[in-house]
Amino acid sequence: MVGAGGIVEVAALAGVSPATVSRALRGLPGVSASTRAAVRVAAEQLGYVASASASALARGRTSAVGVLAPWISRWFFAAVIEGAQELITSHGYDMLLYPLGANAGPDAGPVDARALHKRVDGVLGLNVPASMPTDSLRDLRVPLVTVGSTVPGLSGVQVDDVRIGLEATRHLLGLGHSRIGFLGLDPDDLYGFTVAADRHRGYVQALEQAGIEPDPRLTEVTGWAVQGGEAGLGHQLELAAAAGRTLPTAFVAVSDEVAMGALYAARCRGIRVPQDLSVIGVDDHDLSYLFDLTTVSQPVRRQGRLAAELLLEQMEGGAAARPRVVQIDPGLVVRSTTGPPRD
Amino acid sequence: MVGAGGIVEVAALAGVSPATVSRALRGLPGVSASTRAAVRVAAEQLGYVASASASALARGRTSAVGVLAPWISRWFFAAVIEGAQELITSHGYDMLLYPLGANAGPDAGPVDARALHKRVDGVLGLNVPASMPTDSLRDLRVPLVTVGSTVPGLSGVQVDDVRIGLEATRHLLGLGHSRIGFLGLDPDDLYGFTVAADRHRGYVQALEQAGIEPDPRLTEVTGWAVQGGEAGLGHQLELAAAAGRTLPTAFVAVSDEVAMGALYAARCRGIRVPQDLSVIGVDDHDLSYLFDLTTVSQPVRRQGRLAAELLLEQMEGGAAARPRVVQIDPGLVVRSTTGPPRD
DNA sequence: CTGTTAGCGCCTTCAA
DNA sequence: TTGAAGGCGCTAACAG
Repeated sequence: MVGAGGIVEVAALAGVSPATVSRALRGLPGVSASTRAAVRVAAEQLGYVASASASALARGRTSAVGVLAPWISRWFFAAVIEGAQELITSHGYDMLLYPLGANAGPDAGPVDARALHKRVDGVLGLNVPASMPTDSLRDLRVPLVTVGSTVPGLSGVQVDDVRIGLEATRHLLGLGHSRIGFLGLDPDDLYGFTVAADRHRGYVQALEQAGIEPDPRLTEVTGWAVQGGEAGLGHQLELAAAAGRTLPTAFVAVSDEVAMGALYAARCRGIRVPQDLSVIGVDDHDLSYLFDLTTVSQPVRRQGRLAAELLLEQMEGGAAARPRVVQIDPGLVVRSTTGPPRD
Repeated sequence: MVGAGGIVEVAALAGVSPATVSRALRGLPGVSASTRAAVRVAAEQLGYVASASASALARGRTSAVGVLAPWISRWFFAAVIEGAQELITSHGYDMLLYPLGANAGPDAGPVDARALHKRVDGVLGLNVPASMPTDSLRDLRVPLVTVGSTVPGLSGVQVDDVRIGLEATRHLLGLGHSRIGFLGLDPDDLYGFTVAADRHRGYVQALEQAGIEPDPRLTEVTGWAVQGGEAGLGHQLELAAAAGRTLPTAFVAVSDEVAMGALYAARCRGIRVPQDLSVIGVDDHDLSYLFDLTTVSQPVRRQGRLAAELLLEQMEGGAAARPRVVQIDPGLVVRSTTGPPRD
């Protein structure tokens, strides 16, 4: 039916008061079975659904969660959101999408935490810049659960990015590589999150533990896009040529996308993988297997789901729910872009 | 500051009435410059932001738009959403994300149009099933703009999918192919949209126009995922082997993702592209160039932006805004997964 | 230009 | 188990 009517129409049709309609439809106790049934019939007949705004205003809760994400066309973020979605919606929350950083348009400032807390009951923050918390986190009066970055005292799903860098590099070391480059520093940490820097730190640690002095010239700033990986490898080739040395025998890429770009650049130049060059990525992107890409995996959709769980816990558990940080272990998916070095 | 106060606190601090605060902050005319400034100062000092729920209730508009999408981790949808996002948010609308179909969870029914119209001022429908309009579109009392499918009488951004299939097939015909397969029928049109069927129709038309009898055995049901393309090509190989004939010399894939899967399957079996097999996709996916994939492009982000424009037009133009359908022309991006047939 | 007066539609006491 | 009354925070119409 039309669905324009309000609670009073339903009440009239069912022959009860609006208060009873409200109780009946929300499944609150203290309504006789027969009354409840009558109300349901009336509501159904009128196509009645409570107005979210009115309900939110009266209850002081919005039944919505906000998702802060820097991009959504980057697979990682889309997959996390998708992972969170089912749980969020099945608990009756709507999902509001807020762009952050790059994707937010030219002059969009940092997210207005004050506006957010009146709009949503909780926030899922994907790679929220490390700088944001200090600025405006205290203004955010609703639970915030982070993914991909951590804020002390808050719930979050975390992978140890240092360890990711470590594992990736160790895999290459284990194959016998010793000249290993890193593709993926974030351009002046543009969005203020430290994922790239942490993975790089793991890379450095692994080398040092193996008694290898990290060579800063082998690290490229690429950002997160495919093109960055492509350009990064290109630049390394130029550097090597100019210095009269050879390319490193292996690269750790900060993400699968960057790795894909590097593989492309290598292929264009006739560099064989893994004979001449090994490349390992991070994420286990849906498309990575197409490249036979070896990668450090993180269960991305599960991170989204877990984050949703933590958020629901905070929103519904109230103060009783202590903040929890869930650590997710990275895995290693060995395919065939990595192998022993030729020399 | 804290940001918990309401409009009355601001009014008190500024020494005016709540109504004036409302007018001043929203930039309505009829407020003296000095008053407006004073109100702004007070609001800033208190960290005041109007409650969206209260405002929505009072005005009868929610300042939100809903986005209906079957997946978001499929690049096409994420890119459309991203394309729409900036315009939507810069006009002061929040974006609500509603999963549809596959992604909505096991038992999620069709979107409840009645619930939607009280929650949002407009809806962006990405590939809304052809069946949905009939069912519940009349209950949706707010403007709906479609992308990827059209509903008579509504605004929408459209690419001619028949033409896409036609162009893709013609490209292959032009190269001299005559045995051309199609990878990409939707499993029993699972989500009820006709994109795949339309592209297939274009494929059939192109063949017929070239005087070639389409062979139904060369069409595979793959769905939209990479894996579908991979399996589809595999199945074609089996069929060919069983029938003692050779594989078609070329395939049209319904999407770049499906094409990627097919390329992978070919590579695994040592089938050379494009010498032994040509493959053309659709979309011009961000990653397609990595595969040197020839594809029929559609400007995806621009479709999102256009859809946002149409929607804003409908929402803000009111009845004055006639529904418009914007046709987007597909392009052809020739890379190197297509070439002349060997025989 | 500004204040006062009523709601917007629902939910939540409190009383019956 | 149900109804009546009031208020959530803001905005719109009408006065002044």
